[in-house]
Amino acid sequence: MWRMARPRKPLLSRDRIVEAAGVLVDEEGLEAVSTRRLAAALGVSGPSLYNHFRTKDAILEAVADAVSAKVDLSMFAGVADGGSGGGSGGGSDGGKDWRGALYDWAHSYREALSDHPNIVPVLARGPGRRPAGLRLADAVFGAMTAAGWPPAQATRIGALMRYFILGSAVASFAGGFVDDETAYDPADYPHLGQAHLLAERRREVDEAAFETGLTALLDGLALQYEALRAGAPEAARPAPGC
Amino acid sequence: MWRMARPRKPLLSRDRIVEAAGVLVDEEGLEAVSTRRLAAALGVSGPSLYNHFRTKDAILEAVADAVSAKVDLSMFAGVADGGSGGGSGGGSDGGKDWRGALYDWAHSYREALSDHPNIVPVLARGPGRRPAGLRLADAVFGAMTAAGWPPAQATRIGALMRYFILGSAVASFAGGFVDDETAYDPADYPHLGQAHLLAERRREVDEAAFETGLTALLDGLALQYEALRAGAPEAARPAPGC
DNA sequence: ACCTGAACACCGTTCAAGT
DNA sequence: ACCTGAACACCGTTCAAGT
Repeated sequence: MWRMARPRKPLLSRDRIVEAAGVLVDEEGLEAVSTRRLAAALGVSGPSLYNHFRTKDAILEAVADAVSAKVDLSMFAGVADGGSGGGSGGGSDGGKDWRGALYDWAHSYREALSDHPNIVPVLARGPGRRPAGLRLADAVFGAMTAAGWPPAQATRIGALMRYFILGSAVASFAGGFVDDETAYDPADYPHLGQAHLLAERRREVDEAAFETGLTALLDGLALQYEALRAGAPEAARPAPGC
Repeated sequence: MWRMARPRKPLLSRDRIVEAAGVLVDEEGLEAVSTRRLAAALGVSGPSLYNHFRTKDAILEAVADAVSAKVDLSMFAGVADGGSGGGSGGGSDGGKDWRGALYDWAHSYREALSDHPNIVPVLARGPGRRPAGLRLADAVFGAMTAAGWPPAQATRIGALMRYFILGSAVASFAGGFVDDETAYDPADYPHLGQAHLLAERRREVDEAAFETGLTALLDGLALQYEALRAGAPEAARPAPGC
Protein backbone atom coordinates (compact mmCIF):
# COMPACT_ATOMS: atom_id res chain seq x y z
CA MET A 1 0.00 0.00 0.00
CA TRP A 2 0.98 3.63 -0.50
CA ARG A 3 -0.29 4.91 2.82
CA MET A 4 2.05 4.24 5.63
CA ALA A 5 1.07 4.16 9.26
CA ARG A 6 4.17 6.09 10.12
CA PRO A 7 6.16 8.26 7.71
CA ARG A 8 9.92 8.74 7.93
CA LYS A 9 9.50 12.27 9.13
CA PRO A 10 6.71 13.22 11.54
CA LEU A 11 3.75 14.84 9.83
CA LEU A 12 2.86 16.81 12.93
CA SER A 13 4.55 18.96 15.55
CA ARG A 14 3.22 20.93 18.49
CA ASP A 15 3.96 24.16 16.65
CA ARG A 16 2.11 23.13 13.49
CA ILE A 17 -0.90 22.07 15.55
CA VAL A 18 -1.01 25.32 17.54
CA GLU A 19 -0.63 27.35 14.36
CA ALA A 20 -3.50 25.55 12.60
CA ALA A 21 -5.68 25.67 15.71
CA GLY A 22 -5.10 29.42 15.98
CA VAL A 23 -6.21 29.97 12.40
CA LEU A 24 -9.32 27.87 12.96
CA VAL A 25 -10.18 29.76 16.16
CA ASP A 26 -9.67 33.14 14.50
CA GLU A 27 -11.67 32.28 11.38
CA GLU A 28 -14.51 30.20 12.73
CA GLY A 29 -14.56 30.54 16.50
CA LEU A 30 -13.88 28.30 19.46
CA GLU A 31 -16.84 26.00 18.80
CA ALA A 32 -15.52 25.21 15.33
CA VAL A 33 -12.42 23.58 16.78
CA SER A 34 -13.01 19.85 16.93
CA THR A 35 -10.19 17.34 16.91
CA ARG A 36 -11.51 15.91 13.65
CA ARG A 37 -11.77 19.29 11.92
CA LEU A 38 -8.36 20.41 13.14
CA ALA A 39 -6.74 17.14 12.13
CA ALA A 40 -8.34 17.36 8.69
CA ALA A 41 -6.86 20.85 8.22
CA LEU A 42 -3.48 19.34 9.00
CA GLY A 43 -4.00 16.38 6.67
CA VAL A 44 -4.07 13.71 9.37
CA SER A 45 -6.72 11.78 11.25
CA GLY A 46 -8.21 12.90 14.54
CA PRO A 47 -6.45 10.67 17.04
CA SER A 48 -3.01 11.71 15.69
CA LEU A 49 -3.24 14.90 17.72
CA TYR A 50 -3.04 12.89 20.92
CA ASN A 51 0.57 12.00 20.15
CA HIS A 52 1.43 15.68 20.72
CA PHE A 53 -1.12 17.00 23.22
CA ARG A 54 -2.84 15.23 26.07
CA THR A 55 -6.24 16.81 25.40
CA LYS A 56 -7.96 19.19 23.03
CA ASP A 57 -8.04 21.72 25.86
CA ALA A 58 -4.24 21.65 26.09
CA ILE A 59 -4.15 22.71 22.44
CA LEU A 60 -6.42 25.66 23.16
CA GLU A 61 -4.27 26.62 26.17
CA ALA A 62 -1.25 26.67 23.88
CA VAL A 63 -3.09 28.90 21.40
CA ALA A 64 -4.01 31.24 24.26
CA ASP A 65 -0.43 31.38 25.48
CA ALA A 66 0.78 32.26 22.00
CA VAL A 67 -1.52 35.29 22.14
CA SER A 68 -0.26 36.26 25.62
CA ALA A 69 3.27 36.08 24.25
CA LYS A 70 2.48 38.90 21.82
CA VAL A 71 1.83 41.38 24.62
CA ASP A 72 4.67 43.87 24.94
CA LEU A 73 6.23 43.94 28.41
CA SER A 74 9.28 46.08 27.61
CA MET A 75 7.72 49.19 29.15
CA PHE A 76 8.09 47.65 32.61
CA ALA A 77 11.87 47.51 32.35
CA GLY A 78 13.30 50.32 34.41
CA VAL A 79 10.12 51.31 36.19
CA ALA A 80 11.28 52.60 39.54
CA ASP A 81 10.20 54.42 42.64
CA GLY A 82 9.12 57.90 41.77
CA GLY A 83 6.22 60.18 40.87
CA SER A 84 3.25 58.93 38.92
CA GLY A 85 2.21 62.25 37.46
CA GLY A 86 3.87 64.30 34.78
CA GLY A 87 4.81 62.95 31.38
CA SER A 88 5.41 59.38 30.34
CA GLY A 89 9.15 59.91 30.26
CA GLY A 90 10.51 59.26 33.69
CA GLY A 91 10.05 59.57 37.40
CA SER A 92 11.81 62.02 39.63
CA ASP A 93 14.81 59.79 40.19
CA GLY A 94 15.28 58.58 36.65
CA GLY A 95 13.02 55.51 36.76
CA LYS A 96 10.16 55.29 34.31
CA ASP A 97 6.77 56.03 35.84
CA TRP A 98 4.38 53.21 36.67
CA ARG A 99 1.40 55.02 35.26
CA GLY A 100 2.82 55.43 31.79
CA ALA A 101 3.99 51.82 31.77
CA LEU A 102 0.55 50.59 32.80
CA TYR A 103 -1.06 52.70 30.11
CA ASP A 104 1.19 51.43 27.33
CA TRP A 105 0.92 47.84 28.52
CA ALA A 106 -2.88 47.99 28.67
CA HIS A 107 -2.99 49.14 25.07
CA SER A 108 -0.61 46.45 23.91
CA TYR A 109 -2.62 43.83 25.78
CA ARG A 110 -5.91 45.00 24.36
CA GLU A 111 -4.50 45.06 20.85
CA ALA A 112 -3.29 41.46 21.13
CA LEU A 113 -6.71 40.37 22.35
CA SER A 114 -8.68 42.26 19.74
CA ASP A 115 -6.62 40.56 17.04
CA HIS A 116 -7.78 37.19 18.39
CA PRO A 117 -11.06 37.79 20.22
CA ASN A 118 -12.30 34.20 19.96
CA ILE A 119 -9.59 32.80 22.22
CA VAL A 120 -10.21 35.33 25.02
CA PRO A 121 -12.56 33.06 27.03
CA VAL A 122 -9.68 30.57 27.31
CA LEU A 123 -7.25 33.31 28.37
CA ALA A 124 -9.76 34.52 30.93
CA ARG A 125 -9.46 31.26 32.85
CA GLY A 126 -6.13 32.56 34.15
CA PRO A 127 -2.45 31.95 33.59
CA GLY A 128 -2.42 28.58 35.38
CA ARG A 129 0.81 27.13 34.10
CA ARG A 130 1.02 29.00 30.81
CA PRO A 131 4.50 30.56 30.60
CA ALA A 132 3.59 33.73 28.71
CA GLY A 133 0.65 34.42 31.01
CA LEU A 134 2.91 34.02 34.03
CA ARG A 135 5.63 36.24 32.60
CA LEU A 136 2.99 38.91 32.13
CA ALA A 137 1.74 38.67 35.71
CA ASP A 138 5.32 38.64 36.96
CA ALA A 139 6.26 41.77 35.02
CA VAL A 140 3.31 43.82 36.26
CA PHE A 141 3.76 42.84 39.88
CA GLY A 142 7.51 43.41 39.72
CA ALA A 143 7.16 46.86 38.18
CA MET A 144 4.47 48.01 40.60
CA THR A 145 6.46 46.99 43.66
CA ALA A 146 9.56 48.60 42.13
CA ALA A 147 7.52 51.78 41.74
CA GLY A 148 6.83 51.81 45.46
CA TRP A 149 3.42 50.17 45.71
CA PRO A 150 3.10 47.84 48.69
CA PRO A 151 2.93 44.17 47.60
CA ALA A 152 -0.75 43.77 48.49
CA GLN A 153 -1.62 46.82 46.41
CA ALA A 154 0.56 45.66 43.54
CA THR A 155 -1.36 42.38 43.48
CA ARG A 156 -4.64 44.28 43.36
CA ILE A 157 -3.43 46.45 40.51
CA GLY A 158 -2.49 43.38 38.49
CA ALA A 159 -5.91 41.92 39.21
CA LEU A 160 -8.00 44.98 38.47
CA MET A 161 -6.16 45.76 35.25
CA ARG A 162 -6.82 42.19 34.23
CA TYR A 163 -10.53 42.56 34.98
CA PHE A 164 -10.78 45.69 32.89
CA ILE A 165 -8.70 44.57 29.91
CA LEU A 166 -10.08 41.05 29.63
CA GLY A 167 -13.55 42.39 30.35
CA SER A 168 -13.29 44.82 27.47
CA ALA A 169 -12.30 41.96 25.18
CA VAL A 170 -14.80 39.38 26.36
CA ALA A 171 -17.77 41.59 27.17
CA SER A 172 -17.99 43.96 24.22
CA PHE A 173 -20.61 46.57 24.97
CA ALA A 174 -21.57 47.69 21.49
CA GLY A 175 -21.44 44.18 20.03
CA GLY A 176 -23.91 43.02 22.66
CA PHE A 177 -26.82 44.82 21.05
CA VAL A 178 -28.60 43.61 17.96
CA ASP A 179 -28.70 45.63 14.76
CA ASP A 180 -32.49 45.77 14.56
CA GLU A 181 -34.38 49.01 14.92
CA THR A 182 -37.51 47.27 16.21
CA ALA A 183 -35.70 45.28 18.90
CA TYR A 184 -35.75 47.97 21.57
CA ASP A 185 -39.26 49.25 22.20
CA PRO A 186 -39.16 52.77 23.71
CA ALA A 187 -42.08 51.81 25.94
CA ASP A 188 -39.95 49.13 27.60
CA TYR A 189 -36.56 50.85 27.40
CA PRO A 190 -37.03 54.61 27.28
CA HIS A 191 -33.34 55.42 26.85
CA LEU A 192 -32.37 52.74 24.35
CA GLY A 193 -33.74 54.39 21.23
CA GLN A 194 -30.36 54.51 19.52
CA ALA A 195 -29.07 51.20 20.85
CA HIS A 196 -29.50 49.33 17.58
CA LEU A 197 -26.96 51.73 16.06
CA LEU A 198 -24.27 50.54 18.47
CA ALA A 199 -23.87 47.21 16.68
CA GLU A 200 -22.53 48.82 13.52
CA ARG A 201 -20.22 51.23 15.35
CA ARG A 202 -18.92 48.49 17.60
CA ARG A 203 -15.19 49.01 17.21
CA GLU A 204 -15.42 52.78 17.63
CA VAL A 205 -17.66 52.66 20.70
CA ASP A 206 -15.68 49.97 22.47
CA GLU A 207 -12.37 51.73 21.81
CA ALA A 208 -13.63 55.03 23.20
CA ALA A 209 -15.03 53.31 26.30
CA PHE A 210 -11.76 51.49 26.84
CA GLU A 211 -9.80 54.72 26.63
CA THR A 212 -12.17 56.57 28.96
CA GLY A 213 -12.13 53.72 31.46
CA LEU A 214 -8.38 53.24 31.36
CA THR A 215 -7.78 56.94 31.95
CA ALA A 216 -10.24 56.98 34.85
CA LEU A 217 -8.65 53.89 36.38
CA LEU A 218 -5.12 55.35 36.19
CA ASP A 219 -6.28 58.74 37.46
CA GLY A 220 -7.91 57.02 40.40
CA LEU A 221 -4.82 54.92 41.12
CA ALA A 222 -2.64 58.04 40.95
CA LEU A 223 -4.82 59.57 43.65
CA GLN A 224 -4.26 56.51 45.85
CA TYR A 225 -0.54 56.61 45.15
CA GLU A 226 -0.35 60.25 46.21
CA ALA A 227 -2.23 59.47 49.42
CA LEU A 228 0.21 56.65 50.05
CA ARG A 229 3.17 58.96 49.53
CA ALA A 230 1.65 61.59 51.78
CA GLY A 231 1.87 59.10 54.60
CA ALA A 232 -1.75 58.06 54.79
CA PRO A 233 -1.52 54.42 53.88
CA GLU A 234 -5.05 53.69 55.11
CA ALA A 235 -6.45 55.95 52.45
CA ALA A 236 -4.73 53.87 49.84
CA ARG A 237 -6.05 50.66 51.28
CA PRO A 238 -9.80 50.94 51.34
CA ALA A 239 -10.28 47.18 51.09
CA PRO A 240 -10.08 44.54 53.81
CA GLY A 241 -7.73 41.60 53.80
CA CYS A 242 -4.01 42.06 54.33
CA MET B 1 -49.64 0.78 28.66
CA TRP B 2 -49.05 2.97 31.71
CA ARG B 3 -46.82 5.48 30.03
CA MET B 4 -48.66 8.01 27.98
CA ALA B 5 -47.17 10.05 25.18
CA ARG B 6 -48.95 13.10 26.49
CA PRO B 7 -50.24 13.58 30.02
CA ARG B 8 -53.33 15.60 30.87
CA LYS B 9 -51.27 18.37 32.38
CA PRO B 10 -47.97 19.41 30.79
CA LEU B 11 -44.95 17.94 32.56
CA LEU B 12 -42.76 20.86 31.57
CA SER B 13 -42.90 24.64 31.49
CA ARG B 14 -40.36 27.27 30.52
CA ASP B 15 -39.98 28.24 34.17
CA ARG B 16 -39.34 24.68 35.35
CA ILE B 17 -36.75 24.20 32.62
CA VAL B 18 -34.93 27.46 33.42
CA GLU B 19 -34.98 26.62 37.12
CA ALA B 20 -33.50 23.14 36.62
CA ALA B 21 -30.95 24.43 34.10
CA GLY B 22 -29.85 27.08 36.58
CA VAL B 23 -29.28 24.49 39.28
CA LEU B 24 -27.30 22.32 36.89
CA VAL B 25 -25.15 25.27 35.76
CA ASP B 26 -24.48 26.34 39.35
CA GLU B 27 -23.64 22.87 40.60
CA GLU B 28 -21.76 21.36 37.70
CA GLY B 29 -20.88 24.11 35.26
CA LEU B 30 -21.89 25.10 31.77
CA GLU B 31 -20.35 22.03 30.12
CA ALA B 32 -22.48 19.76 32.28
CA VAL B 33 -25.65 21.08 30.69
CA SER B 34 -26.70 18.73 27.92
CA THR B 35 -30.25 18.40 26.74
CA ARG B 36 -30.28 14.76 27.81
CA ARG B 37 -28.93 15.48 31.31
CA LEU B 38 -31.26 18.42 31.84
CA ALA B 39 -34.26 16.46 30.60
CA ALA B 40 -33.37 13.56 32.90
CA ALA B 41 -33.27 15.95 35.88
CA LEU B 42 -36.80 16.99 34.91
CA GLY B 43 -38.01 13.44 34.45
CA VAL B 44 -38.57 13.65 30.70
CA SER B 45 -36.71 12.67 27.56
CA GLY B 46 -34.30 14.99 25.74
CA PRO B 47 -36.39 16.10 22.77
CA SER B 48 -39.24 17.24 25.05
CA LEU B 49 -37.33 20.44 25.77
CA TYR B 50 -37.78 21.52 22.17
CA ASN B 51 -41.48 21.99 22.76
CA HIS B 52 -40.59 24.92 25.02
CA PHE B 53 -37.32 26.36 23.71
CA ARG B 54 -36.04 26.54 20.16
CA THR B 55 -32.46 25.58 21.10
CA LYS B 56 -30.35 24.65 24.08
CA ASP B 57 -28.70 28.07 23.81
CA ALA B 58 -32.07 29.77 24.28
CA ILE B 59 -32.36 27.93 27.60
CA LEU B 60 -28.96 29.24 28.71
CA GLU B 61 -29.91 32.76 27.64
CA ALA B 62 -32.99 32.50 29.84
CA VAL B 63 -30.85 31.35 32.77
CA ALA B 64 -28.53 34.31 32.20
CA ASP B 65 -31.43 36.73 32.07
CA ALA B 66 -32.78 35.39 35.34
CA VAL B 67 -29.42 36.31 36.92
CA SER B 68 -29.51 39.80 35.36
CA ALA B 69 -32.97 40.25 36.84
CA LYS B 70 -31.52 39.91 40.33
CA VAL B 71 -29.38 43.02 39.95
CA ASP B 72 -30.81 45.91 41.96
CA LEU B 73 -31.54 48.99 39.85
CA SER B 74 -33.49 50.99 42.42
CA MET B 75 -30.51 53.24 43.20
CA PHE B 76 -30.85 54.85 39.78
CA ALA B 77 -34.32 56.18 40.54
CA GLY B 78 -34.03 59.86 41.30
CA VAL B 79 -30.46 60.34 40.13
CA ALA B 80 -30.35 63.89 38.88
CA ASP B 81 -28.06 66.63 37.75
CA GLY B 82 -25.81 67.65 40.58
CA GLY B 83 -22.47 67.11 42.26
CA SER B 84 -20.68 63.80 42.22
CA GLY B 85 -18.68 64.26 45.38
CA GLY B 86 -19.81 64.35 48.97
CA GLY B 87 -21.83 61.60 50.61
CA SER B 88 -24.08 59.04 49.00
CA GLY B 89 -27.15 60.94 50.08
CA GLY B 90 -27.98 63.50 47.45
CA GLY B 91 -26.73 66.03 44.95
CA SER B 92 -26.81 69.73 45.37
CA ASP B 93 -30.33 70.06 44.00
CA GLY B 94 -31.92 67.13 45.77
CA GLY B 95 -31.20 64.40 43.17
CA LYS B 96 -29.17 61.40 44.21
CA ASP B 97 -25.57 61.47 43.02
CA TRP B 98 -24.48 59.38 40.06
CA ARG B 99 -21.33 58.22 41.76
CA GLY B 100 -23.05 56.67 44.75
CA ALA B 101 -25.62 55.01 42.50
CA LEU B 102 -22.89 53.54 40.29
CA TYR B 103 -21.06 52.27 43.35
CA ASP B 104 -24.10 50.55 44.83
CA TRP B 105 -25.15 49.13 41.48
CA ALA B 106 -21.69 47.72 40.79
CA HIS B 107 -21.74 45.88 44.09
CA SER B 108 -25.22 44.50 43.51
CA TYR B 109 -24.19 43.38 40.01
CA ARG B 110 -21.04 41.72 41.22
CA GLU B 111 -22.91 39.94 43.98
CA ALA B 112 -25.44 38.50 41.54
CA LEU B 113 -22.64 37.27 39.31
CA SER B 114 -20.55 35.77 42.09
CA ASP B 115 -23.61 33.78 43.20
CA HIS B 116 -23.75 32.22 39.72
CA PRO B 117 -20.25 32.44 38.25
CA ASN B 118 -20.71 29.61 35.75
CA ILE B 119 -23.29 31.47 33.68
CA VAL B 120 -21.17 34.64 33.33
CA PRO B 121 -19.68 33.68 29.93
CA VAL B 122 -23.22 33.61 28.54
CA LEU B 123 -24.04 36.98 30.12
CA ALA B 124 -20.84 38.41 28.68
CA ARG B 125 -22.14 37.91 25.16
CA GLY B 126 -24.29 40.98 25.73
CA PRO B 127 -27.93 41.80 26.37
CA GLY B 128 -29.05 41.04 22.82
CA ARG B 129 -32.78 40.68 23.30
CA ARG B 130 -32.76 39.59 26.94
CA PRO B 131 -35.24 41.84 28.79
CA ALA B 132 -33.44 42.04 32.14
CA GLY B 133 -30.11 42.80 30.45
CA LEU B 134 -31.74 45.57 28.47
CA ARG B 135 -33.49 47.06 31.50
CA LEU B 136 -30.09 47.21 33.18
CA ALA B 137 -28.44 49.01 30.27
CA ASP B 138 -31.40 51.35 30.02
CA ALA B 139 -31.28 52.26 33.71
CA VAL B 140 -27.56 53.09 33.71
CA PHE B 141 -27.72 55.19 30.58
CA GLY B 142 -30.84 57.01 31.75
CA ALA B 143 -29.36 57.83 35.14
CA MET B 144 -26.04 59.05 33.75
CA THR B 145 -27.68 61.39 31.25
CA ALA B 146 -30.04 62.59 34.00
CA ALA B 147 -26.94 63.34 36.08
CA GLY B 148 -25.64 65.62 33.37
CA TRP B 149 -23.27 63.39 31.46
CA PRO B 150 -23.41 63.92 27.69
CA PRO B 151 -25.01 60.92 25.92
CA ALA B 152 -21.74 59.74 24.34
CA GLN B 153 -20.08 59.74 27.75
CA ALA B 154 -23.03 58.00 29.36
CA THR B 155 -22.71 55.22 26.79
CA ARG B 156 -19.02 54.89 27.59
CA ILE B 157 -19.69 54.72 31.32
CA GLY B 158 -22.19 51.91 30.78
CA ALA B 159 -19.63 50.11 28.65
CA LEU B 160 -16.60 50.52 30.91
CA MET B 161 -18.51 49.55 34.03
CA ARG B 162 -19.64 46.46 32.18
CA TYR B 163 -16.02 45.64 31.25
CA PHE B 164 -14.87 45.93 34.81
CA ILE B 165 -17.73 44.11 36.51
CA LEU B 166 -18.03 41.25 34.04
CA GLY B 167 -14.25 41.08 33.81
CA SER B 168 -13.97 40.64 37.57
CA ALA B 169 -16.49 37.79 37.40
CA VAL B 170 -15.13 36.03 34.33
CA ALA B 171 -11.42 36.65 34.74
CA SER B 172 -10.76 35.94 38.40
CA PHE B 173 -7.20 36.87 39.19
CA ALA B 174 -6.50 34.75 42.23
CA GLY B 175 -8.37 31.74 40.88
CA GLY B 176 -6.18 31.81 37.80
CA PHE B 177 -3.14 30.55 39.62
CA VAL B 178 -2.64 26.96 40.63
CA ASP B 179 -2.29 25.90 44.24
CA ASP B 180 1.10 24.25 43.78
CA GLU B 181 4.21 25.60 45.42
CA THR B 182 6.50 24.14 42.75
CA ALA B 183 4.54 25.59 39.82
CA TYR B 184 6.20 29.00 39.79
CA ASP B 185 9.96 28.71 39.60
CA PRO B 186 11.64 31.87 40.98
CA ALA B 187 14.23 31.59 38.21
CA ASP B 188 11.52 32.06 35.59
CA TYR B 189 9.21 34.37 37.52
CA PRO B 190 11.20 36.32 40.11
CA HIS B 191 8.17 38.06 41.63
CA LEU B 192 5.74 35.18 41.73
CA GLY B 193 7.07 33.43 44.80
CA GLN B 194 3.79 33.74 46.72
CA ALA B 195 1.52 33.22 43.72
CA HIS B 196 0.50 29.69 44.67
CA LEU B 197 -1.02 31.14 47.85
CA LEU B 198 -3.47 33.22 45.82
CA ALA B 199 -5.54 30.19 44.87
CA GLU B 200 -6.63 29.54 48.43
CA ARG B 201 -7.35 33.19 49.22
CA ARG B 202 -9.24 33.67 45.99
CA ARG B 203 -12.40 35.28 47.30
CA GLU B 204 -10.53 37.70 49.56
CA VAL B 205 -8.03 38.80 46.92
CA ASP B 206 -10.61 39.26 44.18
CA GLU B 207 -12.91 41.22 46.46
CA ALA B 208 -10.15 43.61 47.52
CA ALA B 209 -9.06 44.13 43.91
CA PHE B 210 -12.65 44.80 42.88
CA GLU B 211 -13.06 47.39 45.60
CA THR B 212 -9.75 49.09 44.79
CA GLY B 213 -10.53 49.15 41.07
CA LEU B 214 -14.10 50.37 41.50
CA THR B 215 -12.95 53.21 43.75
CA ALA B 216 -10.24 54.19 41.28
CA LEU B 217 -12.67 54.09 38.38
CA LEU B 218 -15.22 56.29 40.15
CA ASP B 219 -12.53 58.70 41.40
CA GLY B 220 -11.28 59.03 37.83
CA LEU B 221 -14.76 59.58 36.44
CA ALA B 222 -15.43 62.22 39.11
CA LEU B 223 -12.37 64.07 37.86
CA GLN B 224 -13.75 63.98 34.33
CA TYR B 225 -17.14 65.14 35.57
CA GLU B 226 -15.59 68.09 37.35
CA ALA B 227 -13.65 69.05 34.22
CA LEU B 228 -16.89 68.84 32.27
CA ARG B 229 -18.63 71.10 34.78
CA ALA B 230 -15.75 73.55 34.72
CA GLY B 231 -16.49 74.11 31.05
CA ALA B 232 -13.66 72.12 29.57
CA PRO B 233 -15.56 69.36 27.77
CA GLU B 234 -12.51 68.31 25.75
CA ALA B 235 -10.78 67.25 28.94
CA ALA B 236 -13.64 64.93 29.67
CA ARG B 237 -13.57 63.46 26.20
CA PRO B 238 -10.10 62.11 25.64
CA ALA B 239 -11.30 59.51 23.14
CA PRO B 240 -12.07 59.94 19.46
CA GLY B 241 -15.40 59.21 17.83
CA CYS B 242 -18.37 61.34 18.78
C1' DA C 1 7.82 7.05 17.80
C1' DC C 2 3.91 8.31 15.27
C1' DC C 3 0.09 7.50 12.47
C1' DT C 4 -4.26 4.65 11.33
C1' DG C 5 -9.25 2.89 11.58
C1' DA C 6 -12.52 1.06 14.69
C1' DA C 7 -14.90 1.69 18.70
C1' DC C 8 -17.12 3.79 23.01
C1' DA C 9 -19.86 6.90 25.19
C1' DC C 10 -21.45 10.82 24.45
C1' DC C 11 -23.54 15.34 21.98
C1' DG C 12 -27.79 18.83 19.62
C1' DT C 13 -31.54 18.44 16.89
C1' DT C 14 -35.28 16.50 13.73
C1' DC C 15 -39.18 13.87 13.05
C1' DA C 16 -42.85 10.56 12.66
C1' DA C 17 -45.73 8.47 15.89
C1' DG C 18 -48.62 8.40 19.79
C1' DT C 19 -52.49 10.52 22.82
C1' DA D 1 -50.43 20.51 22.35
C1' DC D 2 -46.88 17.88 24.27
C1' DC D 3 -44.33 13.85 25.01
C1' DT D 4 -41.87 9.55 23.07
C1' DG D 5 -38.16 6.58 20.79
C1' DA D 6 -35.45 6.23 16.74
C1' DA D 7 -32.35 8.35 13.90
C1' DC D 8 -28.71 11.61 11.91
C1' DA D 9 -24.56 13.82 12.00
C1' DC D 10 -21.65 14.97 14.92
C1' DC D 11 -18.35 15.08 19.37
C1' DG D 12 -13.51 13.75 22.65
C1' DT D 13 -10.84 10.07 23.65
C1' DT D 14 -8.92 5.19 23.88
C1' DC D 15 -6.69 1.49 21.86
C1' DA D 16 -4.89 -2.28 19.20
C1' DA D 17 -2.64 -2.52 14.99
C1' DG D 18 0.63 -1.11 11.67
C1' DT D 19 5.50 0.56 10.26
